[in-house]
This record gives sequence, C-alpha cells and structure tokens, in this order.
Amino acid sequence: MLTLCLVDSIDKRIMGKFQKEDYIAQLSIDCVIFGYKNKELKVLISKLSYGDNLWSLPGGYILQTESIDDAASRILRERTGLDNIYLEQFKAFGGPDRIIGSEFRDLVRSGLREFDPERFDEEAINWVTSRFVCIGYYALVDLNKVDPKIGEFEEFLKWVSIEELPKMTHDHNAIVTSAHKALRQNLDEKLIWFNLLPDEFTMREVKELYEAVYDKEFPMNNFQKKILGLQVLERLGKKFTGAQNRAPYVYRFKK
Amino acid sequence: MLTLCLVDSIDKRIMGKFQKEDYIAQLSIDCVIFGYKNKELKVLISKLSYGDNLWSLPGGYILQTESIDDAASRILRERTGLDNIYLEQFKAFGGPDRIIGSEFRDLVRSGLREFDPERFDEEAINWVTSRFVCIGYYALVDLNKVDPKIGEFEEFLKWVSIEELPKMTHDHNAIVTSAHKALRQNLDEKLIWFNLLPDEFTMREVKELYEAVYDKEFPMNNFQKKILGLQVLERLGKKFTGAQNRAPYVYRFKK
DNA sequence: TCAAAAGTGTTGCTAGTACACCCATGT
DNA sequence: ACATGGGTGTACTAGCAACACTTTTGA
Repeated sequence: MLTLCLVDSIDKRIMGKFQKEDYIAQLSIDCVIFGYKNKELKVLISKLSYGDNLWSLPGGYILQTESIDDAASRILRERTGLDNIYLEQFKAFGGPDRIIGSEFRDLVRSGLREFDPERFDEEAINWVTSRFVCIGYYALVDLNKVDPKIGEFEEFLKWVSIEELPKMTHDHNAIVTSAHKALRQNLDEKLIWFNLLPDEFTMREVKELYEAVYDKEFPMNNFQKKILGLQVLERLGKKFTGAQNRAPYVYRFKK
Repeated sequence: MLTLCLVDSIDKRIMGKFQKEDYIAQLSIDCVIFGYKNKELKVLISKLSYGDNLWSLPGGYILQTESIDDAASRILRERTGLDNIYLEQFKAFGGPDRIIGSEFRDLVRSGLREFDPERFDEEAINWVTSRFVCIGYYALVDLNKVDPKIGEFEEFLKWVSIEELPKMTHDHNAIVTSAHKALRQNLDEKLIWFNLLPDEFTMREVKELYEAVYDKEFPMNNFQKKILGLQVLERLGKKFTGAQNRAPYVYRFKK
C-alpha cells in the first residue's frame, strides 16, 4: 500500500505535513474492489504517478481512532464515493519482504521526495517505505455508480478484467487471487448484498455474472431454479428488447 | 495481547530492556490453541500474574524480520514446545478500543511497572498498553503432547472447556467464538492435518471429537461411512478393551 | 446365552444435473 | 410461419439421513 491521504484529508494534504502520528505504523488496508461489466469481472487498480509502469491496489492506513472495518469503509468511500457497500475482510498478508515493491523501493523513495518535499520529510518517507502488514478487504460495487477518485501519487484508476491484471507492487496480484477465491465461496449467500448488478436485471445477467466469477458455464434452466430457490429475488415486469424472442422477466432483490 | 517475550527470547529478558524496536508496534498475534480431552473441546488460556482474575489468550508480537505466519508458528512453539502444527489464520480484529482491557488498563500499567522497572520503562509500558490490532490464528494440538510454558506476566496456563471459558481481556472471548466458527467450516478437509487425536484412535473417538466441535450428535453408522469415504484413514488392528462388546478397529491417518 | 456396542446393509428423501419440451416475440 | 431465446416440467443420479439388521466380545 502506498497512497496516503485521500479525499477527506485533502485539507491536511494542502495544509502541511503528512501526519503519520494519526495512523498505525506498518499496517495498511488494501481493497480489492470488484465490479462487473461486459460479462467480465473487473478490479479497480491504480496506476502510480511515478515509475515506468507501476500498478497497485487502492488502499490506505488505519487511523488511531477508527476500527479496521471503519478504515476499510472509509478508504472505499474515498475512492469510489460509495457508502453502505458489501465489504468483507478476507485475509491478512505479512511477509517480511512486504516493503513497497522491494525492487522499486528506491524508485518510490525518490518519487516521494520529488513529489512534495515539504510534506514528506525523510521520516515520513521511511514510514511509508518500511515493512508493512496489510489486511485485505474486498468490495462489490456497481461499476456504473463509481466515479473513481485518485489518491496521492496516483496517475489514474482503472477497471481491469481480472484475467488481464498487470504485475502490481508488493504481493498485490496474490491478494487479488486470494480475494477472488474468497468471493467464490458461498456466493449464493452473499448475493443479496451484492452491488455488482444494476438495480433491475434479468436472470441471464445473473447467470453471466456467476459465469464471470466462477469462469464456467451454468445451464440456464437449472440456474434459474437454483437462484429462485434462494428466495431473494422478486419478479417485476418483462423486458422488451426488440429482439425476436420471448421477453425475459426483470428481477430485483427483495428488500 | 499482553505477554511479551517468550522462551527463545529469555536471554533478552534476562539481559535487559524489552527491545520494542525488534517488533511491529500496535500489531499482535493471538492464538486460539484447541485441544481435545474427555469428549470436550478445550482452549489453552493463561491466567495473568496480576489483577484479581485476569485471563487472556496466549499471544505475542511480530518480529520485523519474520512473516506473520512464522510469528504465529514461533509463538505456538514457544508456548507448547510443538512444531509442525496445523495453524490457520482466521481473522484480524481491530476495534479502536482494543487497548489492553480498557477497564484494566491502569491495573496492567501498574502491574508492568512493579514487574520489572529496569526492563519496562514508561516508554515500553506505553508501547504495550497502546491500541492494538491483532491477527487471530487457531491451532489444533494433541493435548497430551503439550507442556505449556508460561510467558511473562503469566501465572499459569490452563486447558479450559470451550463451554466454560472465563471472561478474558480485550475481545478474546469473541476471538475464540470466531475461531470456533472457522474450525467448524470444512472440518473434513482439514481432518488429516489435525493433531487433536492421538496417533491411533477408534472411529468412536473421531465421532466424539466431531460431536465436541459441532456440539451435536452424529449417528455412528452414517458417520463411519462419511469418514471412511474421505479416504484419509487406514485401518490397523482391533482394540480389545476388555469390554463385553465387539472390539472396534483402530485407525490412523494415511501418510 | 445375553448385554453392549461395533459394523454393515437397505430404503427413502432431497438437491443437483441432464434432457426434452412449450411459450412469447418480432421479422 | 419461423427462428430465437425465455421459461418450465420430467427423469435420472449422487449424497445424505433414518432404520433395521448381523457380528463380535466378555461376563
């Protein structure tokens, strides 16, 4: 985890030094933010503003005054603008070499120095580039409702198919793999909490989402029975697309 | 988590100050060490050497040079003398009030001062009694092979039935509940890694272990079929107990 | 021969899968 | 009418639970 302060700490960012005392040292939260579009499961990742081609998961630090769950919610809110999102802690990562990109460490340090010498003195740079343990959370969001906001040292954020992720800093690729595995477990039970789909959707869309998550085909008829059996959907009207076939029903999650 | 240094750091303990620089601050590992005896699932907990009736989970801190998994293994080894034990990280806990026993904080601080003023100066006391995030691991051990070793500030360690745990410091009771829940998930798949049973055992003993873990009865016939279906046991001879009934088979885990 | 408990066999239920079929829609 | 895909019904299978039964052991 690299990026430091975010939207709600912009005042501090503008006003002065990075207040490392506000945060727990050597402990970060990394978020695997899942979205879904074009039949693909996507992850929101950030391109760092220095280095040739450095990518990373969005993350942040934990304030002394907040719980780790609150920190994860805050970080997610700061990046996506979204609140009340399904968020699950799935694992902590703590190899002794979890230092900002081992091979990139010097690059990062010089990048930080150039970024804002006023704000990042040597002490702060040491803080940021020390060995970190991170707690991984994953979130499920409606990609269309997200207006990604960059953090410090980030050039831009991007939705990338989980199949086509670039090499990222730290062990972030392994973290995504681990999040993906956690997501696959008991998807049915979590379904109602998911925000991956728009408010109203067809059964085919649910099926395609499952296919993206599990990377395998589900026969429509049995899938329909299974999902309806969960008793979490309510059937609304029909959706007339203009296609020359029977109009599918539209569903939404029961409240 | 409170107890600090353990067996392999006895030299340091004797020689001088608690070297807080060696550890990650505000981050601890707590171990829920499960054992099994007399048809009861038990947890190893420690009675603290100050306070009227303070109990806690054994735990420790993470060296700057080791991974969190290694730290957990080390802590387990220091306390139980056991190596190569099934150990699973199940969750991180990080409420903002996870300060050594909120209500007991002053008690702990004065206890530390009296314990060894040379070793624990004010700075070290502040370090130990600051807000902590902890990563929970659970282990499964053969209770008979364990020779529990106390850590600092501990009066003794004790195996207590999971049903009869006393109120512990921090949120340690909630941590045990969470570990118990994690243990119940996919017990079958982990079975072969378990050290809860002696090297050789009968099917009845496996059944009683399951009953202790899940707190419900399993009919013997179906249970037998299920466990044998896992293909992880090999049948040895028979066990003649002298009871006036058919002698049960003895099993062990396949290697 | 009997009580106690180990071990096996048989039946029935349920959840999931595979297959077949009918229905609505726009050309 | 017909192609296209939506939706439903039926048969088959595997896994699990409930019940009944036989076998072994030592008194």
